Amino acid sequence: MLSNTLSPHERLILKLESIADVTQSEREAVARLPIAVREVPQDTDLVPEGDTPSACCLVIEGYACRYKVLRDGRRQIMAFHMAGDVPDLQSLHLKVMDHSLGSLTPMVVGFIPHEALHEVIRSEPGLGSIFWRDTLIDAAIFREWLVGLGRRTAQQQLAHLICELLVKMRAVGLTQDETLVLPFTQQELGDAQGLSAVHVNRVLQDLKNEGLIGGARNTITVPDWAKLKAFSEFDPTYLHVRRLAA
Amino acid sequence: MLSNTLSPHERLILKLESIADVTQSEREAVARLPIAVREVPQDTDLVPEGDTPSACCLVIEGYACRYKVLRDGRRQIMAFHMAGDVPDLQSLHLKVMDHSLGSLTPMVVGFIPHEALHEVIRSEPGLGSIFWRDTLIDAAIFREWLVGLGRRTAQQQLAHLICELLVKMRAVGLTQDETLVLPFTQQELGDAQGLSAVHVNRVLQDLKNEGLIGGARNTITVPDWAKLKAFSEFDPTYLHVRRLAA
DNA sequence: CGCAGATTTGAATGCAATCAACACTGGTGG
DNA sequence: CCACCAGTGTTGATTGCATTCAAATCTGCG
Repeated sequence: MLSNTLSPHERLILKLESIADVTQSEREAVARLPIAVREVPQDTDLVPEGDTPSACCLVIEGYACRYKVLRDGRRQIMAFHMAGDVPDLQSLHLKVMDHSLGSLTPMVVGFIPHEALHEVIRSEPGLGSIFWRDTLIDAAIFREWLVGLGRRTAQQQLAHLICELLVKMRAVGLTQDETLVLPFTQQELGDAQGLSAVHVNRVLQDLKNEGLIGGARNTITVPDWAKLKAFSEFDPTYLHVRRLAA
Repeated sequence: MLSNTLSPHERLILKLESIADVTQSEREAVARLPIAVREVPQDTDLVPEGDTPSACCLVIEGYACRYKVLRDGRRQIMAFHMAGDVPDLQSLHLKVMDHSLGSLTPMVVGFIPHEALHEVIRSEPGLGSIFWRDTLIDAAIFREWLVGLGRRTAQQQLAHLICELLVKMRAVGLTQDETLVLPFTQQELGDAQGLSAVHVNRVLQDLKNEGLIGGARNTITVPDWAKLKAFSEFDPTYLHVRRLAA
């Protein structure tokens, strides 16, 4: 599988290139970043709420999410993260974590000390802009999720999420065709969309019955991209990816 | 009224000081920023979705919101902004607006050219970090709203928003006591919380009956801050303000 | 095989939307 | 000055989407 052939640094560079132009010297500076690679089992916190981390966490393999739990135990997932993402980049300038970062699957992650990031940004200010841009895109995705949670039907919302994940995965080469492997349980999808697992299940069936999606198990296929896009009112502008496929 | 005695630059500096330490030379650099002041009537777009602005917009007086409208006309408000905020700071690094910025009240705003901002950040990198931090706090607020929309009851959600607004207003001196003037209609509150205006009305009455809030007209008072905080599970950490009152 | 976690299905409940009036408010023009 | 009017707020009745509870499959794995 192609994804495994990339080094941590290559993964990060590929991600950055998916959202911005990266100069040769910036690429080299990133390649020199110290990255401490670690394996992490499924369903464990990479960075818990309340923590004051001194390093940022690069996703190398597997999937992570950012979430909060309420007092009654209910959970809200605020973001999914895939290879190349640095989910807690915000900790560079927000000392204390106001949410948790956890693994959804077994993962390989790399920790990059804040110090090293500050330094590379000082020497390559353009990289600072790119990292800043990355956090701004995260924020844009939060906004889009707000629209979904607030105003879209569960069907549209779920379809919209599938569109988003597909575009993001394609942007960093995690999938080539119209197939995406959903590494999340229906419970996790529900926690992200403010729905119960039961309802997620029914909604997925609706979408399949409408021919909007196909696939079985944790694989989803998109037989008609234009149709799914139209149904969910998906407009990829908010992802601000550099080159959009289709 | 105290709020009117501050110049645009003073407003901006006050805001930045509410979220970070600002050095003397940074303060002076901000004070030299060119700001083109303009009055804007109620309910008009400051920056429409799809635009590619070349300046950022500083709120000097009045209230603004960021929003998207769906095809069927329903609207989702994603953020409220008050004096001192720069709601479209993200346009520094995201060329195209993926949402609209509009006035909720008559406003006085100031436009600061991107060029000038880039320049001041180049000469005072610490300011770059503060502006970056500001956008990160915006993102943290989006995340908190996601929790509200996804997992909180309408009552908790509305109470939580009141807590948030109160803390933000106090941080920049827009209110001293436990009273806040809500410059929004119930329809607008609903658009922010994913609720219908009718339901917002009933929920507000619930909160009043429970003694969680008081006030009439568009004024809301908080008779018992601790009680409201507990009810809405409000934890101000996510606002990352420098010094919290109470 | 047996088990735990995940998915699926059904039935009942409940929260919030919608629809429809009506009351209140502030501003405008006759 | 007052009547009118549009926008906002309030109330009631009905509908519907999604939750909850419960139980029955299905799946992968030790």
